[in-house]
Amino acid sequence: MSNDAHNSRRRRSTEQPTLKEVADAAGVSAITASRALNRPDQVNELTRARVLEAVERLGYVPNLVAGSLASARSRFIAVIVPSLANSVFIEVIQGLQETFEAQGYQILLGNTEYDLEREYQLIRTFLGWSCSALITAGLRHNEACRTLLANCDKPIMEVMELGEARDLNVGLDHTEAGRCMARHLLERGHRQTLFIGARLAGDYRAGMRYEGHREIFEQAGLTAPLLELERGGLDAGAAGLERALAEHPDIGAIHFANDDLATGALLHAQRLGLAVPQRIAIAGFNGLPIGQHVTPRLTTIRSPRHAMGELAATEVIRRLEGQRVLRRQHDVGFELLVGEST
Amino acid sequence: MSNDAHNSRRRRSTEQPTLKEVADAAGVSAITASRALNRPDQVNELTRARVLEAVERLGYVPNLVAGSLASARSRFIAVIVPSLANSVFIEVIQGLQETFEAQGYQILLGNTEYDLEREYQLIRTFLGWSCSALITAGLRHNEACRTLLANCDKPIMEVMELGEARDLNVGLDHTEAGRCMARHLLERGHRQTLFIGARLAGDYRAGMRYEGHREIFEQAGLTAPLLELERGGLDAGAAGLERALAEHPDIGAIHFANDDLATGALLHAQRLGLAVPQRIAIAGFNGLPIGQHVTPRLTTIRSPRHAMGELAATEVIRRLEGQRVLRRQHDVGFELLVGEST
DNA sequence: ATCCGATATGTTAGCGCTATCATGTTAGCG
DNA sequence: CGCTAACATGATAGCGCTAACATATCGGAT
Repeated sequence: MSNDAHNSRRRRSTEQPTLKEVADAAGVSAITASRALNRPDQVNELTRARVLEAVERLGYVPNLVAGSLASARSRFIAVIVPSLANSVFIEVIQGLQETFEAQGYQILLGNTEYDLEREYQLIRTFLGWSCSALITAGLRHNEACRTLLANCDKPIMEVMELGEARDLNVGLDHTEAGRCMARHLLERGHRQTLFIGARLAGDYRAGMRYEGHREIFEQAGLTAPLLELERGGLDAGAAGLERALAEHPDIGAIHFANDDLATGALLHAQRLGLAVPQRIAIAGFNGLPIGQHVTPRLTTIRSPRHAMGELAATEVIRRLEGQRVLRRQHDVGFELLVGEST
Repeated sequence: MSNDAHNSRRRRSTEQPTLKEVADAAGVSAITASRALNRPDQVNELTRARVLEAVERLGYVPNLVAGSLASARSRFIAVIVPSLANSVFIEVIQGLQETFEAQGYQILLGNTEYDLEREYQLIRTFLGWSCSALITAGLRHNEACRTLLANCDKPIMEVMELGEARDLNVGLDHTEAGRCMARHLLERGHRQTLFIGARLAGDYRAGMRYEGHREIFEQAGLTAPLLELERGGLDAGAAGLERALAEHPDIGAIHFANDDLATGALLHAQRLGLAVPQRIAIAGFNGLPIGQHVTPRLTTIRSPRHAMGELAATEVIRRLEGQRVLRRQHDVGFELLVGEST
């Protein structure tokens, strides 16, 4: 009852073969098998072949959890976005994913739903997975989160907007984008304009664009009223147009916070028989394909979202591989697309 | 030189406090601290409070890698999709994510880019992370992948389409959806129709819809030609319309494989001054919002993508928590949305 | 007084892998 | 022919946590 007690403690988790078993099958030690798989150039070619053969034969799947614990490194990259419903973030994620996956990193995706407390919890969890780097959409975090990030020695990349980043930063200047569109509207002779956004507390970057917009109009001695909607999307854009016409009957142009709203409004204007841009001009932001397929084409601002993800990933990888990053901060810029809707 | 040799082996990975340190600070053993965090009801309330206080004070972040290794369980759910560019998968992922995140599971997202070999590699990697369950979009896998899945005792959920699943299955019948739209077109009096899809080798579900479409038309003694495009998207839809008119001048209706193509074609028809549906009828698939905002509204088939994700996640969670799944297979169905485009 | 089960906590031994140091073994050189 | 550097492999000791078993305490039933 006592001399095989140590045996009763056994708790092999699965029936999966372990590295030790592969090593035995190949007639080498565990560490050699490990090297054959992870540092092929440190092992004799024939030995490696024997190990790989054993791996194949036994159907060995490396236990990455154990490997990460032993090496205190995982190839996880934490990516935290405020929403998946917005195609803008999806495109950035795509750019990140392609680049990271090609280098053998795995993305851990977190969705805060615009909740900063949730962001804190996600970051804690991801740090618990000893991720190699952290990428967050945006520069705004709560107190707890900032503390966590400050005490963290991993690369931290903040994307989407430009500003005082903790570490690395790839984005664009949203205030300037707002100014850019406002100047365009002024040039086109629009004096009575309205900015329409949705849930600006969460989508504070849209709020920044509004600030830019307002700045330009106020400099021109004009007012820049704001209409905030409860929801986003095409329906909301249509509803926003109706509210705008009802509440601001003299308005000549609407600067929407994004192309979804703008496209919804534009298509609704067609249904209502309102001439765009003669009766009402419409502008958006993002440069989504749909905006360039409607008639009249939507005037909007295109941001290089996919490229933003790629660039962010590339810089993080440079840092992780010990190379110098090219720049701590990258302004990816934006492009005014002038359609016929203004 | 020899009696502190054991000390030189030290290799604390980070400066992060460990559970042991938290336990010491709280005056309990490591296991009690572990229980205080993971099984609160097994620990005296006062003890737990002391542990939590120590956690807070030291800024302890649990090492989930170590926890997973020790318990041979991670709260990872592997989710494998063929593309992120397609909003359809995004919506399913959203449904999955909301449901899993609420239960404390973390999604590991893999993107195969329609490459089955890549799918195999991803599944291997995810198994290496001892994920709790595997969710794949689709029922088609390569040989190696099927072997891996067959030898895997974790819940496996195959989503999107209905068929002979290995384990769990939530989806809809794409062939039937193709038939449904074909019947609708016939009812509307369209005899000369064309099916247009993009990259059908990858998007084989669109191929299944075409099969359903063809079946109905051939039963009616009509032909059902197919036009395959190199790319998807709005542009491709517009180009597809032009090709259809050039190559099949007598065609009266086009059944597009999805709403992106269909909407691109519909908006292009407007630009060309072609009356929809009088000159050419247009139908799609997916039921995207944009299709319901154009004039005429697009006739399409709506699939409950978000609900599909939720349901799949719910069933997997039931399985993981030892409850009986409600059904091994769920047909989430679809809904014909009749717009004015047909 | 004794035994029992419920509750609370502790001791020990891993989970499967890799960092670190140690040990051969061979080639290259004066 | 010995010495060194480069290469190849191995033994050992963890990484930080939790499963499994062990122990202690206590109120209540016997």
